[in-house]
Amino acid sequence: MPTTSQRPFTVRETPARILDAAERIVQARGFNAFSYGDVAAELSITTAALHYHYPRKAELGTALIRRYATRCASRLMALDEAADSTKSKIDSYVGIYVNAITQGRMCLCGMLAAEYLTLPADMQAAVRDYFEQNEAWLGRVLEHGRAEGAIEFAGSSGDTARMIISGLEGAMLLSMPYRDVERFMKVATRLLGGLYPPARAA
Amino acid sequence: MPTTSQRPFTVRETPARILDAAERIVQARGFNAFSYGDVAAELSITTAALHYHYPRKAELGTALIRRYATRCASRLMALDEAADSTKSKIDSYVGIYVNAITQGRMCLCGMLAAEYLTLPADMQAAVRDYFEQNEAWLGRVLEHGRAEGAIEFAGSSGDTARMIISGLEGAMLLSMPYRDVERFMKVATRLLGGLYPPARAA
DNA sequence: GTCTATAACGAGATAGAC
DNA sequence: GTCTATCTCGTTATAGAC
Repeated sequence: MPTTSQRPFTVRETPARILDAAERIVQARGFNAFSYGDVAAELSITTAALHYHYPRKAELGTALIRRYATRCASRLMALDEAADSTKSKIDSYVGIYVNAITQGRMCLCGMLAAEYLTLPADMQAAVRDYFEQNEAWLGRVLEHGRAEGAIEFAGSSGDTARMIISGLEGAMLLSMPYRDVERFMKVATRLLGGLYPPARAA
Repeated sequence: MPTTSQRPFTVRETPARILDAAERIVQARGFNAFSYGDVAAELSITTAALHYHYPRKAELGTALIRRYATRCASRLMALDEAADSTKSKIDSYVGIYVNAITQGRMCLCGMLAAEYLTLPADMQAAVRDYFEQNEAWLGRVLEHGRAEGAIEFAGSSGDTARMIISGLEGAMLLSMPYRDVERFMKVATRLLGGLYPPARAA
């Protein structure tokens, strides 16, 4: 490339850095308790600069959810392509939640679900998309696992996926007051325990 | 009583009316998205009058949780004294959640759990107390039900209670974007389904 | 693309009259 | 116990210089 200025690859990085900071803050404190000022302070930038990249808070919020959902979808696709066992896929899925809790955060969309009624319409739609995407993925994993005989459950895979996601999100919600990963793991293990039959007909 | 003014029994009602309005708003929108102005508008009163009863927002918040927890404890005690079956106690417990969802609200403390890191210390402590009280009650019901043979589950009753409460709170959380009671009921039924063995050894 | 400066508003909170 | 009036601060957002 020709003689451009220094840091040629970092020029367009600011939006990502903004979303990184915002994501952490919103997952820990919520969208309503989050301000441009928080992000500005963390990035040592002014709020005016933030408005250049995301003119309105609602736009920042929507971008936040979309990026989060896209990244999550990539991870889930990667799990699919690793072609691992059903159990290891489910364990990895739980691992995503554990990772957030370890850092004192909730799932971004779990947090936003609580604030749902206060969110602008675009953000609401993005939150719903996220959950539908998750339910669809987990539903497929469960369906496939049952067909294989690796797991068992009654009723539809979609309803079961919804139950598991509800349970994981709830365990995450209740882990906030305690910041206790063990607590979360215990609940998650019990929640998923029913999928693995206890060695039939010895 | 002597010749006092009219409405002798409504004089001390304002604090309760304030808490009623605040409770509804916080359950639907969260503590951070809630303001004195919201309550004032709903009661056709000024915010200055609110400050007379609850000088600081943190005090209003703490009173809110304490009253909520006390009322909840009364209901649970009433369930105990009704001396019903284990199943009917658990069903009634779920009914408390259903009632909130029907009105487009979450459990007050479920909502506050999401906002936990932004709450003043007194409110945080009150939220933890609420969950501990709930876990203790449900744990006792489960323990007793297992001893009776009415239900079955593996591991400790405390851990099982925690798993069920997590699941119900999570189902409630995810019901916010959908305002769908059926959705919640389906998840709750599945969550509790494991307690009731499918007619052993025909 | 980031800055300074500032507008415009809402929120929590207080003083003092009634 | 409630009101009017006011203060102070934080937050979102914009204008215009660099």
